[in-house]
Amino acid sequence: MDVEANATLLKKKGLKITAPRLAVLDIFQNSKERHLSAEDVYKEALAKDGDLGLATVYRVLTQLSEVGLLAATNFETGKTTFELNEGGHHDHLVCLRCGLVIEFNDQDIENRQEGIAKQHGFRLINHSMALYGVCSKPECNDAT
Amino acid sequence: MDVEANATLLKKKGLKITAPRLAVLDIFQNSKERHLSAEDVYKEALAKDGDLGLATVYRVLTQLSEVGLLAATNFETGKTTFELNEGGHHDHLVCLRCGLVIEFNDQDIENRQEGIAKQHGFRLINHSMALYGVCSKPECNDAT
DNA sequence: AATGCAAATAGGAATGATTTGCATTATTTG
DNA sequence: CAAATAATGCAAATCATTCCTATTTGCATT
Repeated sequence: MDVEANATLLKKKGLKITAPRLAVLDIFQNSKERHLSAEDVYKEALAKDGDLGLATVYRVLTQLSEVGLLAATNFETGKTTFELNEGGHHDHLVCLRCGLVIEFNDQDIENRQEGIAKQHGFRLINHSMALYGVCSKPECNDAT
Repeated sequence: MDVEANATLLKKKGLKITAPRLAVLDIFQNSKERHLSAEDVYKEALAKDGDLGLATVYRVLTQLSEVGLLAATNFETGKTTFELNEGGHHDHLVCLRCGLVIEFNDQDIENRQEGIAKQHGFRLINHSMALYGVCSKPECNDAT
């Protein structure tokens, strides 16, 4: 995914093509980590894509989420993280020891959620679900 | 639930019996609202139980959550809310228009969650799930 | 290629939520 | 009831995020 493609992507979403937006997209596409906080993106940007302001990072992340290029998630850390929103919706399974994040999507649960909303007369718009536990790695299972 | 009972409760949990802790428990037990933020509790406390510091409120809320007397939840508001942890676990259905919160508990979903954790070799510790939508009240369904 | 104007940016100050340091005070245990 | 220990209050600190405003940029048009 190169600059050209990202520019096209932005245009298609009705957003102007600006350096910060291209930089942010590029960072997500080339980062080792899939889930990045605003601070993470900011640091990456300073390191490789020249400079841009933290406030701009926040604005760009919000905009890209609004048009569906990114998805925002709130884990229990008190900071919002973002990820590329390619495949489609998914939820998260998080290891409380090492921070490993596994993504999953379970249609049964999604269906039940719709059912619950309907039962209560709600029109469901979105949801957040995160499962917290301890993964199978030995070092995450030491008695400390 | 009177002061005596709350004192016993605290003792059973290994916490010292202090005025702030009793005050916080009392506020949750007698509040009209079930979900309270630290700020909410602080204001209530100033109004009825004499004075205590906001920092203390935060400390007490954290402690009471740790011992299971309260449960913490993070909705999309940027502030943590707490509620009495009596019945057992439940999840939330939230109206994005009026803020109405409905609690529910769905055993099918809980079972699927366990299954998903197992599939990935996780030992599940807890989870958070919130469904966001629009409730059935007419004023929440105006086109604005 | 130059122009205009709305939209976007930088960056610092402001905000709101939560935490921390520390001197003081209260609780518990013997 | 006094010592040891933990809890509190207050103010200052921190952290994530948003706001403000002067300046710059994207881009449709000339």
